Amino acid sequence: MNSDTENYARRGQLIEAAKEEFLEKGYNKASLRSICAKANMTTGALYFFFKNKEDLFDEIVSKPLEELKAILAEHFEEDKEFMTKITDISEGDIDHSDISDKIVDHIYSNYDSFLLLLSGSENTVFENCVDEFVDLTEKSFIQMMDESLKRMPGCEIDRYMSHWLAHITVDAFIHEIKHDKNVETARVRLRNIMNYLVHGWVTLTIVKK
Amino acid sequence: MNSDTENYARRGQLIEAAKEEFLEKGYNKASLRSICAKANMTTGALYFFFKNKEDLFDEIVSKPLEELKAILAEHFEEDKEFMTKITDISEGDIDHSDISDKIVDHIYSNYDSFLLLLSGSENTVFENCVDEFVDLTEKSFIQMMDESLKRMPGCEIDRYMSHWLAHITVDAFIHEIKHDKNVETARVRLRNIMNYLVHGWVTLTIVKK
Amino acid sequence: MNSDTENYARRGQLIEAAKEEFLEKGYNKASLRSICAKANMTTGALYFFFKNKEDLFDEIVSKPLEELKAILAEHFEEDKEFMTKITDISEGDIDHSDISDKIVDHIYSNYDSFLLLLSGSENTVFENCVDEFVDLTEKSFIQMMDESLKRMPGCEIDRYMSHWLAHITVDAFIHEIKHDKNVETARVRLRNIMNYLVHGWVTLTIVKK
Amino acid sequence: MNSDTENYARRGQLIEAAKEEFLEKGYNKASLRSICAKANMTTGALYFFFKNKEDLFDEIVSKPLEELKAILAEHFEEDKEFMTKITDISEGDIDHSDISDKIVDHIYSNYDSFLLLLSGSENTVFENCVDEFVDLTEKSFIQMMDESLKRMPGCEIDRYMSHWLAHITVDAFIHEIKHDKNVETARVRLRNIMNYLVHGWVTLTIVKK
DNA sequence: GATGAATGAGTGTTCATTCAT
DNA sequence: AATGAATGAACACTCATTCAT
Repeated sequence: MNSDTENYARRGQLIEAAKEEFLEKGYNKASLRSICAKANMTTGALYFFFKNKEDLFDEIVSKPLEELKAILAEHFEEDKEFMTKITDISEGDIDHSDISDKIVDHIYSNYDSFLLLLSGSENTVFENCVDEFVDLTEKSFIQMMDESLKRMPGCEIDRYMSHWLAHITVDAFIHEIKHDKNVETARVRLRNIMNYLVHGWVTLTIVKK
Repeated sequence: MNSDTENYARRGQLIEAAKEEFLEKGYNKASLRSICAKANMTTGALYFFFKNKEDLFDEIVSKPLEELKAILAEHFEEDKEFMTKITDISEGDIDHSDISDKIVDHIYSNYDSFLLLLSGSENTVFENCVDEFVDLTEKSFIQMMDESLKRMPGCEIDRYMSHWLAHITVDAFIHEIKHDKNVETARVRLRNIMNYLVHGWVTLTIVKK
Repeated sequence: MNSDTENYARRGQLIEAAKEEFLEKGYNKASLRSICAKANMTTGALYFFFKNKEDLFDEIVSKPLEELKAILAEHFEEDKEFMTKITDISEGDIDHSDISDKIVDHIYSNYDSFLLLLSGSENTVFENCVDEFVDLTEKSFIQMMDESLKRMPGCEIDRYMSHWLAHITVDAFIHEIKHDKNVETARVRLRNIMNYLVHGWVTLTIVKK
Repeated sequence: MNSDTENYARRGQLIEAAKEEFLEKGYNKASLRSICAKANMTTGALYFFFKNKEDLFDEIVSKPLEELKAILAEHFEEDKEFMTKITDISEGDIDHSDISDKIVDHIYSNYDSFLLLLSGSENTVFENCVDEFVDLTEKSFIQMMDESLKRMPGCEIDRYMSHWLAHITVDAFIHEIKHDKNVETARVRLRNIMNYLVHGWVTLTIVKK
């Protein structure tokens, strides 16, 4: 028990040191030597706790990332169900405040991890994680529109625009996290931005065939 | 003449090889040895043509970048003059098609250079070049609004939103270049997007004090 | 214990190899590759024990040098106190045998280090260490003469000559170390030389204004 | 004729540029590229005028050095003849002013060359040229004393001391050239120093068997 | 569990020299 | 007589990773 606790503590030191180093230098330029030194550990010790450099990075960013994915998946599922119940998209304007707040809260609860993911994950399996969110967002949108499009003959979705708007949507969160550390401010701003983007979804993505 | 052509060719080979390597791996991870090998040259030869790694990168991206800056500077100057002549912003809606096309054309004429600048310039003097364009764009916008704001007492500009919109504006071009190699398509799309963004400038950035 | 001894031994091998290489080629031309090869080590291993090339050099010469400085500082302090007690410089001729012996003993106890310092420290922080000793020596002399000069109106010190004599004094030790490995012989010779130099201090450095 | 003159001029430019570079960086660290650039020449051109790096260095220092050797050789020859004519060394005190002045004048007429020889000739065939002068000086002294020693039974020369004094003698010139650019001052100082050194020759080098 | 020593391939850069033209 | 392009080995230094202890 005692040694378990100790190990846990040492592992934690390593993770904290790694966060610091990765945030400062990015994945590529971060030095394991330097991380171990910061954590008052030898280089060899690191390899007891983690498989390699990427595994250490993974440890920091993986869980918060998966959780965010789960939050989104759940939301998209709800949206899907919602869409089957309504008959017209303009009828009940979708309120994004709820999901927007949830995302903001989660990101800001794992501030360092997401900053790392967004700015320092080059040469990592996570380097394209933003793209994944963009894809998820776009798919969700398209799925939501499909029902409505049935009632709009002669119209289709411009995939470039839907992709760009998904990109902008995700990017708004990234921009926020990079420019403001205060979660309250972030919430308000992102609600406004999400509302503005709704216009985009309607005016830019739905085009005549 | 013959040897001039040859020299020019070898230098060109080097630049082409460098483009390839830099695009593939980014500035940091690109290896001069690898570049020289691709260009069928020894490492020493590179240093006859270029001062160092950064100079080689510079050779690829610097000129197109400076030209783009010049195009923007000229445009912003025209905008400034234009604003002094009109009395109301809504009166003559600004047409962005012209500048948008110019930018697109220039970027697509130097496709690789801009791709490099945007994706692989970390640890280079160019690593913040996007920020520079965002700043330029925002300044230009604020300058354009200043006159109108005088006739809108009780209103001011939300600097976060103006910054974000400038960011989105610049990002739209970046997104385009990364997703589509066809200049014609790019022109059309960006005109549409620019028009959509005008709404943003008005609805998001002008707020009550 | 065993591994401690081994580690110590490997570090020692490196230092010995470095001494050899530095003595043979000087700091600049010495090759770390060559040093590591001599010590049956890879180049990377060196960087476990030492920060860089200069740190390795430092390890060899720094301690003996600092110790010599301390010996001199102590001696000069004693001289200073001594001078305040006597009334005439010719009255009690200063005996340099003691300090001369101390210096010789210290240098010969760290023979290689001083040889290195004197002949192979170009491009090192130590490259001007001889000048430092010359300055120290000259300052000490001038300080010693100041009291006597008060009783010799119309006289002053010729700074060029005092500097040259300080230079010769220091140089005598250097010359000795470079030409004779036997400490006993060195002691006797340097006593004689120091005595001869005393004449110089009196006849060359004190001049009429 | 014309092209000969041109070549001569280009060669001269190269030598001047080389002097500058060698003086600044020493032989080892001097870069032929840099020298050629200073002389507005291509690297290849240098190899038309000079065999290699050392040959270029040679060109700068060799002639003045040989001339100095000739001056000394002549002087030592005169001394030798002089010694055979006198019966006692104390009888006619040797006046060193003449030779000292000659040496000083020659050195100061080729200031840069000698500075180079003394400070920047490491890794050159000239790196030990000082030793040669010391040897010459010592030999000359011993030769001068031999006659006198015949009349001083039981006495011999202490070779260490004679060597050291020769070293000091030569070093006095070196010290002077490094510390003073004015030839007049140099002349006066070196006469004084030479006189002081005569004492050394007598008191330190002649010892009882 | 953890150490610390060691690896070995890798980095950008410099250099005197060569040689076809 | 001179160019300028090219060589290729050398340099100090860094790194993630390994492994006997």
